[in-house]
Amino acid sequence: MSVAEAPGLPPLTPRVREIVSAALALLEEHGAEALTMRRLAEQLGIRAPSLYKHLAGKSELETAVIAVGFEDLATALEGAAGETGGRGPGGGLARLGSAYREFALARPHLYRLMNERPLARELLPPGLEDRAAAPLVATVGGDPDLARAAWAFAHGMIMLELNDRFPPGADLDAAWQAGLRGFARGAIQ
Amino acid sequence: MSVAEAPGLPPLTPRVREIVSAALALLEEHGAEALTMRRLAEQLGIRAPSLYKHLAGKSELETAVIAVGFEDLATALEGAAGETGGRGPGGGLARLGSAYREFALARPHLYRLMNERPLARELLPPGLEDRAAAPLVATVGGDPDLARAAWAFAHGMIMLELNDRFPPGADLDAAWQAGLRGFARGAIQ
DNA sequence: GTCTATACCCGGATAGAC
DNA sequence: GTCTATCCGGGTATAGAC
Repeated sequence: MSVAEAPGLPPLTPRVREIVSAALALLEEHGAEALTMRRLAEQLGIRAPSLYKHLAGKSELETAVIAVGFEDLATALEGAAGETGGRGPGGGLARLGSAYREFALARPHLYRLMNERPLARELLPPGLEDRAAAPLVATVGGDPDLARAAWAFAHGMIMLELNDRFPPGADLDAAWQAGLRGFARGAIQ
Repeated sequence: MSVAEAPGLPPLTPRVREIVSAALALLEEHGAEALTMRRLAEQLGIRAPSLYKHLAGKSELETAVIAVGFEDLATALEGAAGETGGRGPGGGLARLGSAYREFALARPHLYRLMNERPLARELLPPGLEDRAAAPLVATVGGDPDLARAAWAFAHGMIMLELNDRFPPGADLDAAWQAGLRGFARGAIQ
């Protein structure tokens, strides 16, 4: 975990890093409902009011957690985009899609927190959102509309999977392939 | 509004219909957080405990609201699929996508409730989910994987729009077009 | 079928002592 | 920087009188 200092984030003292780290663990293990000031304090062996000596409140805490999420996501996608090889057209996009899906399924509560509310861009480290988006934009050849459509497809697949909204026998790998085929036609290989 | 009688739904007495109707209004006007037993009772001019004479609890109420949502959605999509005309390839899919998007944007809180949790299929009127899905499956030529991919694209676009997750200047109509182009290639026109 | 009263959870946040 | 005590709000649900 690493978080850059930023205007809307709490001052990153060592103790604050511990707190944010504990919050991330709590979120990932037990979901957003479990991320309360009381439970977080309990996890740290202190009382809830003590947290307010380090953080302005819960939303500041959430912003810090979200920033960590975007840094980890950006790193994962950059890694996938950097891989070489792959078999034929769509290879780059398929790898990127797999990396995105794996991130979301491995850390579903974090993924939800990152995407279920408006992004507080002014509070995040500058350039972080662009860093996370860059690999996809490059892979589809720089067309921002196509990149947004591909992102929406991936996000929709993930949310419907996480929410258990597909019918019981659905073949999700096949659906991913069917979707990516369409986007790959507009992409640089 | 009309709800079919079904195993997991409350008995549809006239009074229950009033309650479900009021719950739907509360949800659509003020969001999911506003749909509480207290506020619902207040809307109806009674006290919260009185609701439990009609309904087993809140989740039964939500199931009834969701059933109404799927009936309205199915009706809207059947209407869009039934329209004739349209200009060239992708016309059918584009009309269907527009109808789906319009439903979601017009009734965002209902749309969220319908999609943000596992579908309690066994509690809904039999065949209702299939009825809502049929127009899309038919439009993409009967391929269920392609239909799921197209659904995921639409759902992703809608959720990212509702959650205000696209960057400020994003051209969402252009993104819809870019996405639908890919799916239309596999569709019957 | 409605009421009052109530029990029981949960949450975020503050004041002021140490 | 931590504590205790407390305030405020919210929620689902039940018991028992009318």
